[in-house]
Amino acid sequence: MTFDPLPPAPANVVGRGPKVRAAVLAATLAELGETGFAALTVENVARRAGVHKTTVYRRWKDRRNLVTDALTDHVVSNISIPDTGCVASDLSQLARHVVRLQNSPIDQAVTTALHSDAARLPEVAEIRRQFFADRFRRAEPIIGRAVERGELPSDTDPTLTIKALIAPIYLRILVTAEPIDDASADHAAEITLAAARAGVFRRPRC
Amino acid sequence: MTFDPLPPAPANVVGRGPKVRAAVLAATLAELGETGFAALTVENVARRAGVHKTTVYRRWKDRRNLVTDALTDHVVSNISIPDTGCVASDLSQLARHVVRLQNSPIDQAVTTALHSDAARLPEVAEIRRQFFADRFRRAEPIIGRAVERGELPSDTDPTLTIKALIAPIYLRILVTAEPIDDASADHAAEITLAAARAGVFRRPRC
Amino acid sequence: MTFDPLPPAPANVVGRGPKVRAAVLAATLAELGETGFAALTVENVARRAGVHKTTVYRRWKDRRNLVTDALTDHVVSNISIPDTGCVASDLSQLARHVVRLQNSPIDQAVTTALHSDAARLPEVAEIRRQFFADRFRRAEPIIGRAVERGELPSDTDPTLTIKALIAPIYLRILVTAEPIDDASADHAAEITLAAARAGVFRRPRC
Amino acid sequence: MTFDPLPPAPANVVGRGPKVRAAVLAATLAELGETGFAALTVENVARRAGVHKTTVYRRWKDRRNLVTDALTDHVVSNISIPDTGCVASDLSQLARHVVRLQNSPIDQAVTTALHSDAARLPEVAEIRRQFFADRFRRAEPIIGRAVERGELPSDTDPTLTIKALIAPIYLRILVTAEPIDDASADHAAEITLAAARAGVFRRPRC
DNA sequence: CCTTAAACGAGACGGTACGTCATGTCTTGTC
DNA sequence: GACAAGACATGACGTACCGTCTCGTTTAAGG
Repeated sequence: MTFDPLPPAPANVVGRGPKVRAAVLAATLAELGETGFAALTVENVARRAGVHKTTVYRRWKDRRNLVTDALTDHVVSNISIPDTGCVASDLSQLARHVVRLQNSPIDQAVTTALHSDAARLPEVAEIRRQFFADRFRRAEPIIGRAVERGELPSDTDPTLTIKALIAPIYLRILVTAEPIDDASADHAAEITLAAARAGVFRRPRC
Repeated sequence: MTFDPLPPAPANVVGRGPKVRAAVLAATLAELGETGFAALTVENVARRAGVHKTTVYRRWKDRRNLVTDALTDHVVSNISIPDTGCVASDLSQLARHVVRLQNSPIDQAVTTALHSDAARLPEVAEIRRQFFADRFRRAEPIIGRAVERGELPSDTDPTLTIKALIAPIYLRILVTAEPIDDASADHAAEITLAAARAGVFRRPRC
Repeated sequence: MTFDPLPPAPANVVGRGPKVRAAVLAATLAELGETGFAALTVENVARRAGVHKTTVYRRWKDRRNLVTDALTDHVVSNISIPDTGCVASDLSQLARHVVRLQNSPIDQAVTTALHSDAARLPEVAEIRRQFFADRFRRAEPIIGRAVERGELPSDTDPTLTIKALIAPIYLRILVTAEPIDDASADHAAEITLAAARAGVFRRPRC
Repeated sequence: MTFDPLPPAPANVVGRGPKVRAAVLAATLAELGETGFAALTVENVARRAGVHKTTVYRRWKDRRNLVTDALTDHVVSNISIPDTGCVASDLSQLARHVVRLQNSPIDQAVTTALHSDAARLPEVAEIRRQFFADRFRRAEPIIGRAVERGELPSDTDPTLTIKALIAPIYLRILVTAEPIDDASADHAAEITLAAARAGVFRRPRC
């Protein structure tokens, strides 16, 4: 969920191209954060990017494509998966990592946008889906190793477990609007660990 | 979070007043569900309610007030608190009740709206806050009775516990967009119960 | 080619309607006169009329309709046909009348517009056609009476004669851009009279 | 008012210069004829000339200069002055020549443009003025010879006479939009001759 | 024949105006 | 007196064209 340093180059590279593209996408995310998707205006984005309205429309068909592109660009599930040799630490570390990814204003804006009216756009919904699918998939080894080490019951479902881990965090972000910190992360890890040890996430469940 | 049949009548009662009011608010919720807050249009609401645009503006200052009022009217925390004599059943029942409250299209629309761009309106944020605060407060006795019965550790924090209970449900609603049913509810209850028994929700924590 | 005092009311009569309509049409003609059809801008017309752009578009589909309507409204062939008992005076009077109709800035603007790029619009071309057809038809009696009085050869074609009468005037207006006055009118009348007496306009000709 | 085969070369002669210049000016006149000055776009001209927009702007400062240059290039008063020894024939021949100059689409386009919104450009107005001034000047000998031969009154003003000659033709072109042919030309000549013989064009008049 | 400078193709850009749509205010007539 | 109807100012939408400005790439001399 941070800048992708690799050259994705979905647009042309001539002239001021790349600079304009970056400026407009950054402005879009900033506006998304400040005013939200519903109130986001192409003209404000353009002004903020120091660019003319028609320049935005030259590269993006409409407001929706602009937002979609801005989110796509910044939603990169580069989450790092801990491997401490102890499932309790692993879950805690993972949860803390998720929490930290919400600390920059830009990533807050992205998360908020992904769960706002923008999510009615099929492309945005798909971005969100892939983001979480990727996150669940990458976190699987944590549970796999824990099972191998005998820390968790065999048949413990990795995805169910990770969902349980992030659920309290997203409840605070999206529902109760409480701040999140390492303590919140550890709390979520404890809940998950207790449930996992009790066999709540064993496969037959869905 | 269901239709309130009682006459709240915060507006005038003369003429076609109440009928118009109800029709417009119902139309507002329907539009909220279909198009979302960002794309909600006073003209569409008016058309749907079989009423003229100016009639809407006569009663509500603007689009924001209309939405706020529609949500206020329908967000009524009339959740029923189970008392089965067993905390496992109580949590399961409560979770199932929460799930069922999402079954009507209108309540889905309300929940979606409460967590969409509309939540940037202070009034809507306040509605959401009060709704959940009320829900947590009313559910406290479940935990209290469980502690008294010795089913859960003393010092188990009711609010923390209930938050843990609803977290997986709201993750499915808001994040993963998965359908929710009684199984989801029971799963959430199991997680919570395991964690609670393990003492994860004891007071010192926050 | 002057204001039509009769209530044409092609638009609704509610609200500021008629006032706005008149203001916009007047502004349109003024802009036509100052900048011409090619450079006429709806936004400038609106500003000049003290009205918002969308108000113009509410009543007229586009720039073309606006211009067409403005011209229609003001092109009223209310030319008065002299009857002095002498064809020489009649032609002179008629020519002078035509010249005088070009004296107001507004009528100059209309004439210019009718012979500018605006005439590529089929509606404007039709307005012009009808205007001149009507003028030729109304002037017929002058020639008819002259023939009856024996002042002109029988079989003198009225339309041919009137065309010859106005040709030098319109040459000055449209081609040589010379000012026109009563002397120009009398000159045109003399040419026409000499030719008519010589039998140049007798029917067999076309 | 036809293609000038001489190398005017107001631009450089190196490279593809002359070919491009000719193609663009031809395309400009074609567009002038089809869409008129008001709707003429540089991009359409460029496309039609098989050239890129920037190539047009490299040679002409703007749309106005392009049109001006295209008209200048093609408005060449190469009218041939008849000398048949008889003023009646001379006038008829001259009129027929004027008519024939309107037969090519390109010359029609030029004439239309000269009397359209383009004429608001001072340069275009000047082109028109010079074109007609030149035509009147070159036609003078016709009248001079007629006077010498005693066919017309002494003091017959050549310019007035020629204006009278072309007036009916331009009325058909610009006002009544009727087709013109040799008959129209002869008719104009007859009118003019009758008036001239009657002394209508004697000098004191203006 | 081969280089070399101009002219050209391509297209992004800031800008003006277009014509559309929704907001929220207002007035007029009608039930 | 509340409502329907709808005009209005405002402001954003998304489009087309203007005229300017790089960049590479021909291409037609001139060495």
